[in-house]
Amino acid sequence: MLDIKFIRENKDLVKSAAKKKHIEIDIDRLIEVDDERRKKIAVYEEKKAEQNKVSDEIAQITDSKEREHQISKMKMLKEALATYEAELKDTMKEWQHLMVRVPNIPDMSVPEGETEADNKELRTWGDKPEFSFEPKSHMKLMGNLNMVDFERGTKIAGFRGHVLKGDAVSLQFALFQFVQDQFKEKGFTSTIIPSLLNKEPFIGTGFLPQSVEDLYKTQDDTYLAGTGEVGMMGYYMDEVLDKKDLPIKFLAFSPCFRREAGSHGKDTKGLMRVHEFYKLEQVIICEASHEESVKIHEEITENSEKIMQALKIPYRVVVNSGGDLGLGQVKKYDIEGWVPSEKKYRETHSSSYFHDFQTRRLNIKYKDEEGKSKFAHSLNNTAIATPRILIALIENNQNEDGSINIPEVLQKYMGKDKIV
RNA sequence: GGAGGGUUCGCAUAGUGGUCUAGUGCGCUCGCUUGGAAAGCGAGUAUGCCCAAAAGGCAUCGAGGGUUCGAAUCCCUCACUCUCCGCCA
Repeated sequence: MLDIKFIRENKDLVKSAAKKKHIEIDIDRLIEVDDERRKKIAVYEEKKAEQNKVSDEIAQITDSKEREHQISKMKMLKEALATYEAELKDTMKEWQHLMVRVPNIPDMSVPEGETEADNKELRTWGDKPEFSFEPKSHMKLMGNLNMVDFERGTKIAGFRGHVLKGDAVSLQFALFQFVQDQFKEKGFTSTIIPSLLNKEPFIGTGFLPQSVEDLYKTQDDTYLAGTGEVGMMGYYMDEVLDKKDLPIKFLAFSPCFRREAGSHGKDTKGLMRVHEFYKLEQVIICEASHEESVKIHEEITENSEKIMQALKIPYRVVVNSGGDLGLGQVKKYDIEGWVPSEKKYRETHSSSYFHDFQTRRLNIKYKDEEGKSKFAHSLNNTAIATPRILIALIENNQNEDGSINIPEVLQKYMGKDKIV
């Protein structure tokens, strides 16, 4: 959420931000509603002040006739007050409806564009492997090595269902163990964060109301999170933090659930796009400074690049175009791992910063040196997400005989150097 | 699942319809005092919003609704929490 004062003072900037993000929002209407809201607050509070004043006076009156007279007068005021209150409520409702839909301002450096096709490549790392044979897909490789069962997966879980087996399970646990160990040294606090959560953290992080179609909802009015970011950011909801504790760095493990409502025809085969997966997510809360956000954004992106490098997966980093940004994101980098069978880079990590967009909604503040409270800044990036990472990992490390070389850094966790 | 308690200013507690402008203790800040400190004494000690600002006002006693001229206080719903019972791992 943006500050309404900021929106009023920077109307054109907010409008162009919405345009750049390809988001429909009527800012002029919002300002109209805000004018109404302010007027109604003023009227309501004035009447309320009168009521408070006279009520105090009534308590002092000893003459019963005079008392009755004042009370009957106050009954009239009370009725009028109820009307003002109802009107204010209506205006507030529309005001809030609009406010939660106003997008954050994307950074100047975010390229124009409508979709991910307009993302701009920033850098690449690693040499794409040159195979002396036709490289197989992860589905074929894993199927042959009895690492996955899609048929029975769909039998029990439906579309996009899968069952990881044997060495795929070991590989997944090895990855989580390895990545967790990497982050311990960087001052991150590891958590296992719930995915089954109340509405508030979803609204706070910007997933509601926008992405309601992508969320699974329960009969208890809770939702399943598609990322650990939701619970991890909710962790400090309605709290005032100490500036000296910033930045706070979390490495949050969680199962992730996504309906993929908007991508029905996409990636229907294999492990690319599944409804249920696991992820270690970097979540950062830092002081309210653009420079600090930018610095940490680069840092958490580099953290994940180091993981890709250690896993020997060729990748590129792209900066996402305006249309590919979420409501609250100021700027986003995707890391995309090379997938030999598709001869394409595919997203494995997503790194973004939000300024105070999320913390304002979540009411996460800290006190600065002067004792003034400020909304903190927030950022997040994938550390590792499986099973998707297995695609690039397995395909890039395949041999002609269908065996898979295990990257050196994972060997101690796997207890072997090759899956055969 | 059943029964019964609880949720008040950073912490602990008081408050059962209007002198609550939420008292008291502890903690914290500042001052007086002191060679210095402690004790003592005195003052202060939330957040958000409206208003260009100041002055002022409004809201907040777990959340939301209701009764009333007036609610921390009465009523309803909900959340969380504690104790006991039951069930289960």
